[in-house]
Order: sequence, then C-alpha cells, then structure tokens
Amino acid sequence: MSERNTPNIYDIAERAGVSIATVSRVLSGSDKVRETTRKRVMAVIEETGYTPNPFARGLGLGSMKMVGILCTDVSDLYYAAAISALERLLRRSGFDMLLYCTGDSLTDKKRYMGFLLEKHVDAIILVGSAFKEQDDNTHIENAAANVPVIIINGLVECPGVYCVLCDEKQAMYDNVGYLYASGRRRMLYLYDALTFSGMQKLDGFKTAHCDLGMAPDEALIIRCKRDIPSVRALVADMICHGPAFDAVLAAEDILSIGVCKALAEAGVDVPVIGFNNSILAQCATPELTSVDNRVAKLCAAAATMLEGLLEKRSDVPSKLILEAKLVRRSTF
Amino acid sequence: MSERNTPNIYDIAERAGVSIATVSRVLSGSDKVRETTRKRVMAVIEETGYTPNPFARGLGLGSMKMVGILCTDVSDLYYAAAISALERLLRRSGFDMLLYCTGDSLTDKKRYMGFLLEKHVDAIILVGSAFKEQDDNTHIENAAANVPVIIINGLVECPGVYCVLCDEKQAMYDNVGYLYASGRRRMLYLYDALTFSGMQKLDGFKTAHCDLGMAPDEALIIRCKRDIPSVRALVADMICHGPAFDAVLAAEDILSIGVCKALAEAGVDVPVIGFNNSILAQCATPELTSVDNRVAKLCAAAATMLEGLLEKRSDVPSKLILEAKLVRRSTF
DNA sequence: TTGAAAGCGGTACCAT
DNA sequence: ATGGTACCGCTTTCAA
Repeated sequence: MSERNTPNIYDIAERAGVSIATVSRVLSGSDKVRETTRKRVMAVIEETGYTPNPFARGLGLGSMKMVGILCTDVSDLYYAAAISALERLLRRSGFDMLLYCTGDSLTDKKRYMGFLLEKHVDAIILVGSAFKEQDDNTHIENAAANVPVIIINGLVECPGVYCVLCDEKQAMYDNVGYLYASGRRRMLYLYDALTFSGMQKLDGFKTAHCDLGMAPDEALIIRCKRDIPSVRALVADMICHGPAFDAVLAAEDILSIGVCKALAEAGVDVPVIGFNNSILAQCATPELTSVDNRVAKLCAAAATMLEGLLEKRSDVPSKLILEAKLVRRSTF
Repeated sequence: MSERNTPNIYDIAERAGVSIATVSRVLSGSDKVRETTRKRVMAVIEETGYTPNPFARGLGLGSMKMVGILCTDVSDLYYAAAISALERLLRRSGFDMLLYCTGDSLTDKKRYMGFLLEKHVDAIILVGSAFKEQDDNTHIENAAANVPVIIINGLVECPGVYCVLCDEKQAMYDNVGYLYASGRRRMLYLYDALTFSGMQKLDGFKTAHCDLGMAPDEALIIRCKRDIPSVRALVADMICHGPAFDAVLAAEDILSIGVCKALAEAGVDVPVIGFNNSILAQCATPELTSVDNRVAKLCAAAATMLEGLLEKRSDVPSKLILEAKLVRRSTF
C-alpha cells in the first residue's frame, strides 16, 4: 500500500493479486466471482480496513445515496419528531440525511431547494406544509422535474411531487362536532399561521359550523402570535371584555398552553382542544386533549413511497391521506 | 451541449471557447483570468444554469464540505435546539450537515461514527454528553485521529477532540446555594441518567452540600424515568410517605414538570428548579425556574472552533467552558 | 471468471 | 492569461 492515508481499490487489487474490476465485483456482491477469489479479496479488505471512496462512487453512479430534507425549523417539536422518524427510516433504507433549515422566507426556501439539487441528492423531502406557497410553487415543480419530491403534511399537486398528509380538516371538523354535541355554541378558534395545514384546519372549523347550521362568528376566529404570553394575554382579555366563548380550539398545542394558563388564572372552566399531541399536551395543566396528527405514520408512509420511487415502481400513489386521532385528556 | 441532463465543465468550456482550466479558474474566483474572458464564461454559466458536480469536486479535493452530526435523538428538545443552531452556523460557513441519530446503544454510536468517517466528512460534531462513555471512548479517539471532533456539552480529553461545554456542575452547585440561603435544608434531587452531564450536575449538588456543611441525604437523591407520570407518582408518594423534602432540583425540565404536577395536586408549595430552560419551563404551571445551559452559545463557539480547525489554525482551545445562567420564574 | 480501459467531472500543476 | 493533462477512485462495458 502506498503512503496515502486511506487505501484505495488499486491497493486492494494489488495485494489480492487481482484487478480492480474484480475487487469492485466483490464489493458489489456480484456472483460472477470465484469463491476462492472472493475470499482472498475479502481477507485483504478486512485486514486493511478498506472502505470505498464515496465521492468516486458518487461520481460514477451519479448518487451518494443521500436524501435532502427541508424544514423551516428543526427546533420545532413537530418537525423534530418528523425528522427523528425520517432519519431512522432513511438510514434503514441505506440513505443519509442532508438537513436544511430554511426559516420562513420564500427566498431562502427557494435558495436551499436549489442547493439541494446542486448536491445531486436522490430525493427531497419537504417537512411541513410551510413549503406550499399560495401563489408560487415553481421551485417545487422544478425540483420535482429532476428528482422525486415528497411532502410531509403538505399538498402540491404536480407531477413528481408526492404528498403524505393527515386529514387535519376532518379532524378539526370532528372537534367542532364533539364540542357541539356537548352543548358548546361559541367556540373560539386560535391559529398562528395560514400554511396549507393552517388553512385546512380553519376550513374544517368553518365547514363544521355551517354543516351544524351555525354561522361561524368571525370575532371568535383569531390569529395570534405563536407565543405563550401573547395568547395568555389575549384570552385573559377576552374573558374580561368579550366576545364570550364557551370552548377553545387551537391550531397548535403551544397556543393551547397559553389558553390553559389564562383560563386557570380566571378560574374559567371551558373545554380546550389542542393540535399535534406533542409533549406540550402532557405538560399542560390540566393535561391537554389534543389531536394526534400521526407524524410517525406519515413519515413511515413517506419512507415507503420513497423506496418505491427510487426503484422506479409505478404503483406509488401521488397522494396518501391518513386519519388523525383525538387523544382525550383532561381539557375535554 | 450534449444530451446529458446536466451540462459539465467541458460543455461550458466549449461554448465559451476556452479550456476547462479557464472555466475552473472562473469558478474558483481566480484573479488570473482576463476580465473579458471571465464575462464570457460567466455568461455561458448563467445561460446554461451550470453548477459544478459536487462528487467530482469532492473526489479531487477529498471533501464535499460536509460536517457529520451525531446525536442520540433529535426529537429531544435540547438536541433539537442545538442542531437547529448548528445547521444555521454551518451553512453560513459553507458546510452541509449530515445528520445521524444513534439512540443510546454504544454499538450504534460506534457504528454510525464509522459510517461518518467512511463518508469522509470534514468534521464530526457530537451533540450531547451521551457520547462520552465511562470506559470505552476508543471510537471517539479513533475518529479524532482522522478528522476534527467537537463535542457539545461533553468532555473527552484526547488529542483532536475539542469540547465546548457549559459549567453545569457550578450551576447546580449555585442552585443549592440559593436554596440554602432561602432556608432549605432537605433538597430532593431527581435525575434520569448519569451521562457526563448528569454526573456533573449530581457532583455539583453533592459538593455544594458538603461545602455548606450538610451531608447530602442519599434517600433524597433519586434516579427516575424520564417520564412525566412516573415522576409525578414518585413525588406524590414521597409527599405522603416521605422522606420529607423542602425543595426540588431536577436534572431536566421534563422531570420538573412531573414534580410541579405532584406538588400542585397535593397543594404543597416548595421551590423547584429545572434544568435546560427549554420551552417546557414556560409551559409548566406555575412557570418553572430553570438553568439555562446556553445551547445557542455553545453551538456558536463550536462553529467558531470548527472554522479555526479547518483552517488549521493553532490557536484553537481544546476546551471551552461557558457559564450557565439561572432564569427565575415562579417556582423559585 | 477475470482483466483492460473508458468514462464520471472536476482540480491543479506545468507549460506557453 | 490560457491551455494541456495528469490525477482523484470507482463502475461498467467489452474482450478474452
């Protein structure tokens, strides 16, 4: 072996007394290698600790078996859970995860999407509906033209884009139904952003009202900051000065926390339902009833899709919708 | 341009009427290119949307500008915060992040560390003290022999390993002091794991007791599951059946949540101090006083170190310790 | 079953 | 300032 730091395929070939082609065959598990030859080559590989150079392999194959992940913010509980699940699943399929956090600006989302394509990843997974824009999804369409794109909990209908989502509209629709059945008529709806997911939930809220013959009161549909003290102040103020409400639906657990605090302080007892069923739901006092939107299942479905796509199978559905599930705790 | 999907440097050279060497120079911003030539080449690059193939570049340079990150679990709030911060910082320095989640088994930690080395990453960052083992840190030492290794909040003293940590021992030591000053003498200490970080905190707890002339009561030092209901049950039981305590120190915010719930139920009011100052501290009721162990700062320091190391500067400290900071809220 | 050699797409040294 | 060319290390086709 030469004095390079790591041995290469030539070193192995030389020491095993074969050509590099044979070493390559052994490495790829080809059956066109005589057993004795394979043994000899393997012995040299073991003894030298040789591992193939991934860049060279990537250059020849056009792939380093990496999947690019785009999320707006890993420090968010929901995204972190998704990425944790995806990492395990991807690794099991032999892929590495290249992680990009974009923040909310469309410019950065586009820019990072571009970087990912330049890196020649094998696929791109968009985590969260924050990636579907109202007007301009050209970057997603463009990416999909080059490589499979999977969106977790977002929907962009375009060839090459595969979506795995939770039926959050239905979940929120059902929430309204449950509260209605328990006699509630003035439900407060809190949300922080109108991403695709945000719009679905709001839509479910409104549609349910209509179907139940109630006109949703716009004064009870409030956009607020994703921030406990803000929500707390907001709800405290509403308790004092109206408009009156007799139940609360929040688009995110974190918002519900603020709600619970305000309610507890004022000694008001109305049902609250959160969304995401994150650890925050268990931390809240009283413990929060929350909609579980099945992150782990969504990710598992995405991973399965991905394998299908990379094997160029034609039976991969372009859209897959899972049901959410209400996890009842103390607040309802 | 040929019918390949993406243009390569030869296509650009041909269309610009120059050699590939010149294109390469333009790409690398060399000043040894005539301005008119540069313009011509740039024009072709723009118009074709050419981007250099990272595998080829990686092969030649021996690097794809990627940093490998190892953490036991991204879905943990603390690690997620760290990884979020690191991602931004690394990207700013032009590095991509290859994320690996190992779980707690040493076998997997070693295995994934090996994978990372095989990928020829430019550096490895270990997030969390879970990576320092009691007995066997050969995998870390071995990795450090090949590539810079940085540990966030962990300590392995060995050449090539750089550590950035928060002085959690001192923080816990101070906590005991504060509680002592407010008249507390029987402090309950809860922890879930004895990682390096866990041992530091416990050590601070015990040392402070000794320095204050109190023998720490081993019956008040309790290891519990990292799980709200378990802690809650544990503390509820202690309130009823003893041993008695008049303050609680927890090694993690999540444990404190269980404590707060049990205290609230029993109507007992004793000070509680959590650790990590995560979002959970704000979610708790009452809001939790917690030690901020400066994840963002630690990560920033790590990023700075990394740049120094990759520039082969010799002024990079092998150990850097930051102070923690107590964030006072309602529980103390 | 095995080997020789042509890519893959860059970087960088050496001429000119 | 520019071009020619030898690497970097692997995969794969074509011959033998």
